[in-house]
Amino acid sequence: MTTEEKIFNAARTVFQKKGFAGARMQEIADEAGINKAMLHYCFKNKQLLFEAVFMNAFSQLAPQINFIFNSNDSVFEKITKFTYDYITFVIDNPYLPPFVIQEMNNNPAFVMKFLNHENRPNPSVLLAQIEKEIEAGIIKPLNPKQLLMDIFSLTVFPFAAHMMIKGIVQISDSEFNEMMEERKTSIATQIINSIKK
Amino acid sequence: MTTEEKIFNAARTVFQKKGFAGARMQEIADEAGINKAMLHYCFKNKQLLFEAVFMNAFSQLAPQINFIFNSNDSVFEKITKFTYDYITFVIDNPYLPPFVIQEMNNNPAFVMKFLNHENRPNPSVLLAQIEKEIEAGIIKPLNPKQLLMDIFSLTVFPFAAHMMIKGIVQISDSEFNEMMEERKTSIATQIINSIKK
DNA sequence: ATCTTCGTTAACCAAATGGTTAAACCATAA
DNA sequence: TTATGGTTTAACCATTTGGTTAACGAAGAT
Repeated sequence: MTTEEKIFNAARTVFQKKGFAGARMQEIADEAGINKAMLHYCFKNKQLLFEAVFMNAFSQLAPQINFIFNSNDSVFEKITKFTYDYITFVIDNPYLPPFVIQEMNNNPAFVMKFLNHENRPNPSVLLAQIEKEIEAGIIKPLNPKQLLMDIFSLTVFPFAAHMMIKGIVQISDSEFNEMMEERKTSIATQIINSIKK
Repeated sequence: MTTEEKIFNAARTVFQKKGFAGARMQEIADEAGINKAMLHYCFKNKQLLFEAVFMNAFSQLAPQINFIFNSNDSVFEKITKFTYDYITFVIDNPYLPPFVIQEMNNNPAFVMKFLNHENRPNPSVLLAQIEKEIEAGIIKPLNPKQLLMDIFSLTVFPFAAHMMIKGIVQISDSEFNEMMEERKTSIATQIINSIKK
């Protein structure tokens, strides 16, 4: 593993645990097991190091989002595959959703920066497809964007608000993981059931 | 408005915009229009000032959560009232969900602190009620905690991930608000539809 | 062999930041 | 009038923090 990779991994760990403002360059250096000056040698400054980590995190999430948007499946199939694949992925990377959501909320200027990014998810194809299937009588009349919001909400929220849910609903880590396993399939069933004509 | 109130309001504004780590005592003082020393005179230190703000924020959210948990309504009525009341409240306080979720994720030790708090939401009543209505054949067999998660997800997530959704789904503030207005009633209909026998 | 470049470090620096202090201010009661 | 108590401020302080500098060493290049 190159030094740059060591730094990047350490930065990812620290940023995802503490956020941009809470992260300390020294802590990242310690985590990477190198001198603090190396951070600046490799990544110039805190902002650029953070952007590298954030963009990478978002780039990991984006493909799964774009998959649902742009394949040739039916809407029902897309929902089924997306929820399954997304939850599977996020179980292995549970820190990603809170991190991305937090920093996007805290850094509105930052949001703009990657709306032009190549990996930017673009839902227009799926939204049009939903409207078509509504007209075809496959799906009940509804606002396609609301459906999109429902899919994201049911899929991502438990991970985004992990600590809050653990605190309120009082579930252990193992029970949480069991529930997420169940949601891999149950969410799609539930959504499709409620929108099919 | 007393000085303490001025400080508290300013602290709420700054903490909710920047989070604990990103907030600066000087910025809070400026926002309150008073000298920085007053912060420490009134609230001792940053941590205590933050805890005051956080507890207040959570105390505002908790009653609505507890309402659904402990009233005498049927599960369907509870869901209907909760989603409507909660979204209504959060439209007027859209900064609360991201703030609470973010700080609970960042401060796991802090979570413990108010799990003993009097205002702590306790879902045991509702969870038992859901099980009873399942046995009574009113609700399809399901894991009550999953249902709770669905309700929270569909209600809170759009606010928690406001910026992310705005960026991905590409909606304006006014369209977002219109959609939230619609969700006040549509979420309950949808959930009830998918769980009623 | 020596020069150059890249990776790496210890030591250092200026600015920012949370927090303190001592004095001034001001209402009110003796 | 003046003593008294809480309130408020300007100035200050210690530490932390992001960032810089100069030197060092290894590996190729000349």
